[in-house]
Amino acid sequence: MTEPERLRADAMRNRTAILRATEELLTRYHPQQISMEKVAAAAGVGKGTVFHRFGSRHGLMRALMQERAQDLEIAITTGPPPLGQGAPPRARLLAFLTAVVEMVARNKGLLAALGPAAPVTAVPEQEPREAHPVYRSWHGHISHLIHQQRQDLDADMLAHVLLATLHSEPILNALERGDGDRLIHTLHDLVAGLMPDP
Amino acid sequence: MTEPERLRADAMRNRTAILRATEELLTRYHPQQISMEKVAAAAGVGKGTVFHRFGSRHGLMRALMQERAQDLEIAITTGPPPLGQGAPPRARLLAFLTAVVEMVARNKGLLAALGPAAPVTAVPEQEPREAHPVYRSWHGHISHLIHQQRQDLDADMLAHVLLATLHSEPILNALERGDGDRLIHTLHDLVAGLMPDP
DNA sequence: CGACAAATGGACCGTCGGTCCAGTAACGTC
DNA sequence: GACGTTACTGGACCGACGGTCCATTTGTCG
Repeated sequence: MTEPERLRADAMRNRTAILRATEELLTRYHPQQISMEKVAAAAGVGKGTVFHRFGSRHGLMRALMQERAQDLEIAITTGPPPLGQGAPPRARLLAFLTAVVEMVARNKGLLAALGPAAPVTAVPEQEPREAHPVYRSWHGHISHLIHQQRQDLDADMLAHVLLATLHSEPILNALERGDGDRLIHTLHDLVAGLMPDP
Repeated sequence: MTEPERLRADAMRNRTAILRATEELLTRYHPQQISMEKVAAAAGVGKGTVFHRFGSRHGLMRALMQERAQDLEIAITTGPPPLGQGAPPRARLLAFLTAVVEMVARNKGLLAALGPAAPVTAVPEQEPREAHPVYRSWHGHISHLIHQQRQDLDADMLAHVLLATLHSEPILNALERGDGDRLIHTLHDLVAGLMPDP
């Protein structure tokens, strides 16, 4: 979807091997303990291959993230309600938040592995710092839904606040402990307070 | 307050020199570009001194954080309403959130510098991972205030969600751009939806 | 099959967090 | 004020890591 460009057979094989090895390591260790050398070793390739394919540690994590987010992306754009089009904004928002939390809970360390939204360059300025595509997509979706029902709110900021949940260590720990439904319930309470049931 | 134990004169002098140098660097560069060697050089001491005093990079950041949080801590425990005791929970919560956001906005990179709540140890297990004292204090305060007015809500999780705001890169960027009042306004809207004005 | 581009892998580099320890300087005691 | 104890100091040093380089191999296509 983002880079399935024609790849040589061996390159394609190694690409998926690296991706699989990475997610396997991610389920076992904390992201910071996973070095690129370990990834390469686990995938049975050389370190140079990993960097040749993904450019950097951040690039690898981003690729993995995009792969995971693809299903959800499809569900909200072309799938059935309430995730897809057709349901009222409030229901779509609740369904989306639920889906995102479940997705993150299944892929515990991944968000943490992305860490700072963008790699820190050597250039001291560089203020903008674009977030990665998945974040942009999620943020756009949420703020759009909020805006549909409540034009008087700061939908943009509100969407950031709701997504911030997923960058918080204590909350990720809670998810790891299986408290996903508590989080979902809490998010529902928040949304209910803002978007009254029509 | 946490470790002003009797320190030798030179040790005390160097301690504050390191702290000041760190905050000065923090205003200039992104946290990840600030190495411990740079901190030591900027403070005019050797690297060993920094580690002898603070133990690790994380310890240094935590000490700085605690120093910054001290005033706020005093204000909520012994200061006048609405931050201190005396005002209704809703007003205290709004005042507290406003104060925290302003504090974080003033100390842009500090929260980011703390990064993961706890240093990642070599031990693969080690699930709990205690958050640092400042986070615990803030979380306790917020969840207490929520619980006072709404026993039916999951105050614990809700407090985590509200605080998660401050760990989000996009939101920290917004703060850096001076959008602090937008964030405060949004948080107020959220709280207003949950804790109706009596 | 032959040639060309693409992929490969591991040696190599610079940097960083953290450790170590020999030298040094502050403090309590007399 | 001299002295011994103790804590502080600082820079050499270490292991690990992200990332680069490039000589070699391997798939692809006419």
